[in-house]
Amino acid sequence: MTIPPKRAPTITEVASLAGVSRATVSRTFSRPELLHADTTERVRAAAAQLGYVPNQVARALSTGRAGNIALVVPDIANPFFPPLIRAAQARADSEGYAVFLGDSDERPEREDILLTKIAPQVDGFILASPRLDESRIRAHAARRPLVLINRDIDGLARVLMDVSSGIAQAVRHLADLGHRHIAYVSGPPASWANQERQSAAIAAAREFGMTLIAIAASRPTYQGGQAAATELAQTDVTATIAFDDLVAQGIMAGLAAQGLRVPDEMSVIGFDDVLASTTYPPLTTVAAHCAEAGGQAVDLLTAILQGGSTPMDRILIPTELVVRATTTQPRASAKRRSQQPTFS
Amino acid sequence: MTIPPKRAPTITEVASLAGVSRATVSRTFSRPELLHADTTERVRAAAAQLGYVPNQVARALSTGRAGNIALVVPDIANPFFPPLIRAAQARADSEGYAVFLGDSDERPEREDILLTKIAPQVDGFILASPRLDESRIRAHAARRPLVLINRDIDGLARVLMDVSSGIAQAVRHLADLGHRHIAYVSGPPASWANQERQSAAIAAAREFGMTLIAIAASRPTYQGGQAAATELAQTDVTATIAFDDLVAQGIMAGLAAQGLRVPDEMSVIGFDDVLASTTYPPLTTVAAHCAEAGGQAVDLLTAILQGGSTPMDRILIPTELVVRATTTQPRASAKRRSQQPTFS
DNA sequence: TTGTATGCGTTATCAT
DNA sequence: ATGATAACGCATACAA
Repeated sequence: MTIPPKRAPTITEVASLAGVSRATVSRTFSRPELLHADTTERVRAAAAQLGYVPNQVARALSTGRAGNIALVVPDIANPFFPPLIRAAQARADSEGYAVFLGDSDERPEREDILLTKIAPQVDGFILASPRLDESRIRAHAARRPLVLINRDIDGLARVLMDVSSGIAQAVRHLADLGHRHIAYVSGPPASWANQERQSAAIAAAREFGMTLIAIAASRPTYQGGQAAATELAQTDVTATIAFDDLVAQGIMAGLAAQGLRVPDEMSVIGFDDVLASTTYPPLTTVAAHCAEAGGQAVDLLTAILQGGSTPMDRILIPTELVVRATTTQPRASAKRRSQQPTFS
Repeated sequence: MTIPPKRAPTITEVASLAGVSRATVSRTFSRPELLHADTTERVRAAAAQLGYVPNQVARALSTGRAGNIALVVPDIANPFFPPLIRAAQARADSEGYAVFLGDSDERPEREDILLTKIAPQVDGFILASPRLDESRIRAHAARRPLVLINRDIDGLARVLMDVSSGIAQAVRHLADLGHRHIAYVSGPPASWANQERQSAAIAAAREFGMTLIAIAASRPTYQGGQAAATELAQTDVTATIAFDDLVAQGIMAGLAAQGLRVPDEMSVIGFDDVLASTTYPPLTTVAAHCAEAGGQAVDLLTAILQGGSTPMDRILIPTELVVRATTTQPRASAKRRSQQPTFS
């Protein structure tokens, strides 16, 4: 039952079958414009007959270009990343690159090892939300072209979510609805994304003369959101902006478990827009266009790889509010009291 | 601002620095047991000083072993796959393999192209829920060791979910609660998984003397489930088994939109257990252990790669019911009528 | 235990 | 427009 893996035909066999030199076969697949049309056709026929496909490994060794790129994410299971990966993958494919995927499991040292291990096999890296410290990232960037997603390191190519625009829209939306006291349920303190979102929320709340309290989700997960909901229920806020959609979903569940209805008794806004409308009620959220971030990162990387230099080393992707069904006017009577530290 | 990518040090430079031959350096990293301890230590020191890392590409060309495996999935964004990918990735990593990820976008021909393109760069393939036709899969299997997940092709190594056990438990659970009329909301007709689940549900329903109707979700998505819910509401079934969790979630939303409460007016059971308890109420579902499938597939593949033959070419992963909060006894009065074709 | 020499499949340089 | 040949970086028979 064991199938003997057949050896792939080589350039030499194609050459002899087509009656040409190996160089000609090589050129047929890499620079056909240098060859007579008849010749390439004959070679292609021979190749097809043998089932020949250029060996990417040998090609890589010879040219120094691997034709691969590496994409490293902290956690594939986080719904933020699959659309990003998907878009990156599709984009890379159409540019002729295959992609190595690495999951660092949120561990900086795994990230480091992964990168050094696959470095020779790829032409460049894309690091999405890297947990690695700046000096190590710079070290890797010195060896291979590298593009960051959601991490802002000066001098390195990066694709960033412009959170402030979306957060400002979200806060304005709440202000327009009549909310005066709102909460931000935060994510990982060390996360660039969280810092950006929180300070943007604080700034926007101040601008609209609202009161904003910060509540920490123990972890940026559904469970974390659930836990935060009990804390939330003891305040007098009428609306909540969550670190991301997952946390928002957890908050909604936690609120429901306490008999608080969304949006009537609490408006909830998420971030990322990765759950689409798979929540009930459909979640009002800030769309982060993570798929586009993945695509842009690949574009940027391939531009660097081909051009040799960075055409633009800081791409900002706008975010914007998507209003669905988890936000509405606050109830006339706020029946809960506040004890939390207050910003603004 | 453009950083000149530094060239990686080669085996030759390490050799001269350590005062040994290139072969000795090579052995230091591949077969150190052949060398004197002092020697390897000296070589390692030199390597560390230069920042030398064996070039995997050159190694692959020389040995024929790439140290990579390919994992191809139809859609990364489908929540069934991320845990599987994650586990496969982790397992592969600990076995010393890096992983190429391919997303076929549900298109058979993309799958085919992906496979032929990266074939020379990998030692073996894992195809998760492939959409490709059997003859093409066999063709690829003839070139490289290949492991299937959720596809049952005779003679090929495969990891399968044993759906019948889980479905039987689900149906029995419903029977125990007192349900007599249930529905199966199906997934893609061409999917092996769907066929398995549907026929298992029909068989189990017959065994317990229940009436089962089949309703087709237009697509195996949240939206598909929502649409199916309206159809569902017009029947007299008191419980539904969905093709997967996503469809179940959609059904719940669709039911809610029509004022039908889950589980009081309709029990719902999902499949896969990938949404954990991120639904509200938490979803009763059949756990498919997709992470384990990913890990087992890698184990199987590496076993084949190292042993040369297949130790076991058909691994069955049991599934089992996880009871959460979307199932309960049917309401005493069934107020809706049925018009659907009936099995059993 | 270590060194020497050759090959892996392809591309690139230099001829023709 | 095409052919001959030397790299690319490493592993491995074979020799010592």
